[in-house]
Amino acid sequence: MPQWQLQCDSKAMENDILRQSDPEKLHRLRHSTSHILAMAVQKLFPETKATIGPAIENGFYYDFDRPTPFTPEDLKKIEKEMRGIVQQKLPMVREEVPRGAMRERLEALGEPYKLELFEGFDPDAPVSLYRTGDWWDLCAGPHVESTAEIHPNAFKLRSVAGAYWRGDEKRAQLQRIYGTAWETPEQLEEFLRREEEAKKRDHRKLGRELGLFVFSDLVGPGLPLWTPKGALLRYTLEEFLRKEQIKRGYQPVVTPHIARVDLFKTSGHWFKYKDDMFPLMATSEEEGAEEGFVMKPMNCPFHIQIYKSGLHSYRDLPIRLAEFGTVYRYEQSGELGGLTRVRGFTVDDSHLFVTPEQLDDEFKKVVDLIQFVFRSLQLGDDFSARVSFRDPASDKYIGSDEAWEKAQAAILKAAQDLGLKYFVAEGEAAFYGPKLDFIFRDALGREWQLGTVQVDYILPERFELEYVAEDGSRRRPVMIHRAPFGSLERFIAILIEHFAGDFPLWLAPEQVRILPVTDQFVGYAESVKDRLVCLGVRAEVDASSERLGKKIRNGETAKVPVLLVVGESEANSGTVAVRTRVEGEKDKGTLPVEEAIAYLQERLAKRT
RNA sequence: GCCGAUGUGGCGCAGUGGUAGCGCAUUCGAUUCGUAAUCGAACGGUCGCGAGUUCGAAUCUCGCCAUCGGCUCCA
Repeated sequence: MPQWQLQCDSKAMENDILRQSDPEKLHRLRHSTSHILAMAVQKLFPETKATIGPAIENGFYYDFDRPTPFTPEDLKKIEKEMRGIVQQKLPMVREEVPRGAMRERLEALGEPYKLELFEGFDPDAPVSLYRTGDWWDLCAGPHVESTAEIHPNAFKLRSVAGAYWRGDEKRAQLQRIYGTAWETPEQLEEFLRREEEAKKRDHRKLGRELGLFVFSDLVGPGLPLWTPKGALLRYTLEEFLRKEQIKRGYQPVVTPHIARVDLFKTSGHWFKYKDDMFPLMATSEEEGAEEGFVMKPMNCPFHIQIYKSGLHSYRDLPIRLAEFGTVYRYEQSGELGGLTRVRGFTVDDSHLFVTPEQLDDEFKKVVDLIQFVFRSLQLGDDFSARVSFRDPASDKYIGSDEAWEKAQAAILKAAQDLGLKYFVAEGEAAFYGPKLDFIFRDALGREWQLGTVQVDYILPERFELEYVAEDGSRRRPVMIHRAPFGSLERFIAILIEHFAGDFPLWLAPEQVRILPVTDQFVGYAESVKDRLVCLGVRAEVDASSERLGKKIRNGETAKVPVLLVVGESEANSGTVAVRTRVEGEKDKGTLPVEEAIAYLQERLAKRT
């Protein structure tokens, strides 16, 4: 289990050394450590301007402005300086300062960023600074009372990175130093150890080790190539969802990878999304002409065209068009990474066309499907549900205020009716509508959006969609966009890390490996394999001339869920010796082939 | 896109100015072995790419590409 999941386990929590500290106290400690960092930096590099330095999960950072970046060697020096400061056991003292006096002090200090922050404060609120020795920082606190509370061997500077002032890429780029801080050296050590553990389940590492996918410089960044094993995993997931969707009234469709740019002009994508799309394949030589084809960044306009190809009665609705549609988005180079952020990915997309009256019910059905999918994959409670609304202050959205209000209300109501544990995030909506998103964390603790459901009143408007109502009038349907996996790529990345490569039997590319003790028993092994393959089990025989110990080791490192050892006694009695990766039943002993098959089938049925 | 780091056979690594090395994997040979590594041999790299400095560059400089950690942005 990833570290953050371990921490969620109540039993593990009680004994968890990292959980023994009071969170509020740790937060204060980290914030104070960031002050010590800034103090050390300004002692060593006096020309450096300070900006902000908050506590964050597991540590802290501080952003600085200086002409040259920090080097890894600088970090070592700074860390040493920090230890020195901490060991002086300096009190960290709060001082409230009148606004006028504070402005003067900041001006005298020559800290333009601090001054800018100060000018943005509420004019009626008191302003405070924190003093540590001869150094001080504009800060609301709180802090530890003395640097003596910071253990000199319980913090560590970790990396330096560029960060924009106030998170705005148009403003100055600052140098951010990240650090981690704990109450005791033991906690620091444990944290670093767990981080090493977490790295072992990184899907990029496991993907290579298990041979699931590769990248090629010639193909291009962010364009994964699925190997036979990886593709098998993908197909299994697709097959699972396809079958479930058929049961739930979805209709498969297939649409092309490119379309006239006009399609995306009508949808609005071209105007709002152009920078994220691969460039136009122009069909006109004319300067500035916008004619030709583009790679699709989304599937919805295609499905809409299918809907529009006929006249629909209210009796036909909801219409649910589903496709594993591969889309291409020109993500900025620095944003790419593994399978979680790529430039070509496949959405388990569906667009539902419903009457306004059907919206609530249909929305709930979609969420039910998503929950079914997550449960089937043992993702249980690993996610959080995010209700994503638009940022009222931004103009990046299309559609009327009224349509937005309606859609947002519909989503909120559904989330409440379903009793989902959700949180509302303003500014996280798609540009065409609000969403209910399912957020997962990867092995390194980073958050990713997977499944999503979106209510859309805007595209039906832009494409002038209609259905014939009971009274014969033409009405406008509402659309629901939804994807339980989100994208196959990102979903599989999370799955790999969730299982640490130890997939449940039904998902494993190679489900069973049969290990003949010597090559005399290869024939018997093949006969067992044939029986399994006939039943649809993905089985292989290890016919190499290695010893059994090595074959087992190879099977284990390849994380094959079930190993069947066959030697003289098995061949004579029609049995197999079963070895699994399930904790507590590594060795299931020798079973008749029929019983081994029954065991496999049971696990397949239960998806374990 | 921006800041920083990194780039050596399929994979993991060593090599910091003097003609490129190890382990695993692969191939071949021997071995026929009972629950996490049998022995031996061979094959395999224009050291990411391109310029430059130098008598000489994996090693120094510059440019580009890719990857990683962040920022910004998003399934």
